[in-house]
Amino acid sequence: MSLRHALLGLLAHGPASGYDLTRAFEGGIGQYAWQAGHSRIYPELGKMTEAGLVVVDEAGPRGRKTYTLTDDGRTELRRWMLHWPEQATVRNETVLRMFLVQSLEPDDARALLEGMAEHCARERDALRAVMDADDAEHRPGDPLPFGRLAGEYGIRQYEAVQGWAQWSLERLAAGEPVR
Amino acid sequence: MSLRHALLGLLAHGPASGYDLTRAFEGGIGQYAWQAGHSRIYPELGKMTEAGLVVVDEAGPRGRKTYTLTDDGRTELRRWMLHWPEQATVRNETVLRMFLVQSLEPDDARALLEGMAEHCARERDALRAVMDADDAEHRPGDPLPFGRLAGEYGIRQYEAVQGWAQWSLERLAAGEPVR
DNA sequence: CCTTTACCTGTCAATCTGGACATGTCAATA
DNA sequence: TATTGACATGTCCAGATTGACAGGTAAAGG
Repeated sequence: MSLRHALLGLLAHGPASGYDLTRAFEGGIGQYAWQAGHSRIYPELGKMTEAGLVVVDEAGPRGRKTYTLTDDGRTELRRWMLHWPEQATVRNETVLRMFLVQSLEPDDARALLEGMAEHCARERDALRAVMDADDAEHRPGDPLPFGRLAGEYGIRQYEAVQGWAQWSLERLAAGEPVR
Repeated sequence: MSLRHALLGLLAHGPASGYDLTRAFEGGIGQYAWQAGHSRIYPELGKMTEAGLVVVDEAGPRGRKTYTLTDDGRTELRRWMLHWPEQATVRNETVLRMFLVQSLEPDDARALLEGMAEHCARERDALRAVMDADDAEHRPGDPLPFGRLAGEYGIRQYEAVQGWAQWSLERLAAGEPVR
């Protein structure tokens, strides 16, 4: 049910269409937090309208429908944000590979870990560059591809994984048990 | 299709039953990487048997079926581990909340971030304790609730999120724009 | 011996998801 | 004026996923 809350959260800082929201999921949120395509977003917006969490301003060119958060929607978003469950939904292919490194032969494990460390270093630098560019040319009012907080999280995330991969490589090199 | 690879990976270090695998998902892998219940695991093991990735040793008390990786299974696991796609599947409720902090009123945001920082500190300590206990009383041969590498990742993950939350709180306190 | 507690395997219905299919509009440029 | 590309909304289906339902076995303790 988190797609609903992702949409509520995105709508919290201003009205948007299904199309706008779809593009939002192509950015940071879809890369780090939650993925969704338009084929799931449109039906969900329909259900949310029925549930009274959002309303449609039926206006705009090309049949564009703009959705706005209702008070109920904002309340529900706040409720969800503030009480997190014991066991949160997690599904991450990269972390899954990290957990299964032990299933590889040492040479393969080394290759995988080295690849991961390099990949993280590259992505980290790229993200940093995007954020610095934003800082420079950003005019108040226009939307950021990355929120500041989200970007900072991304950077720390890459650094954590890179650090972990390097630590693991050292363990491997030292011949210590990987299990 | 990652459930399949998770199962292949878990089977890589020795034969196991559907029941064993179900319990494995209740541990670290289910908390940090990928979730699955027995109702999904049993059918998938069936399909994997059909596909020749695993074989069943139909033996054991209480109708227990033990699955063993075939050469094809090991090859497929290696292939999947070593070539990762551009865009990996990601779904993480906690990170989603992190991305949506900006949608809250400052007071609520502060409460959320403080809660997250505390939670991470607690979980980190608990995880460290579990790992130290394992180191102490672990006898070669019996399974670890946490692999060393996985545990280390968990700790670094908690530290990264905690650090991020604290950094965000400082920004918030300084009155800097959160967006 | 009896009862409880794991152990152990499955199915089913409802919902969620991702990719493909389908349709049409507006703006810019060649 | 024709065409392309971005804007914009939707449906459909196969497969994934979850939680509930269902049933049976061995071991251990009282």
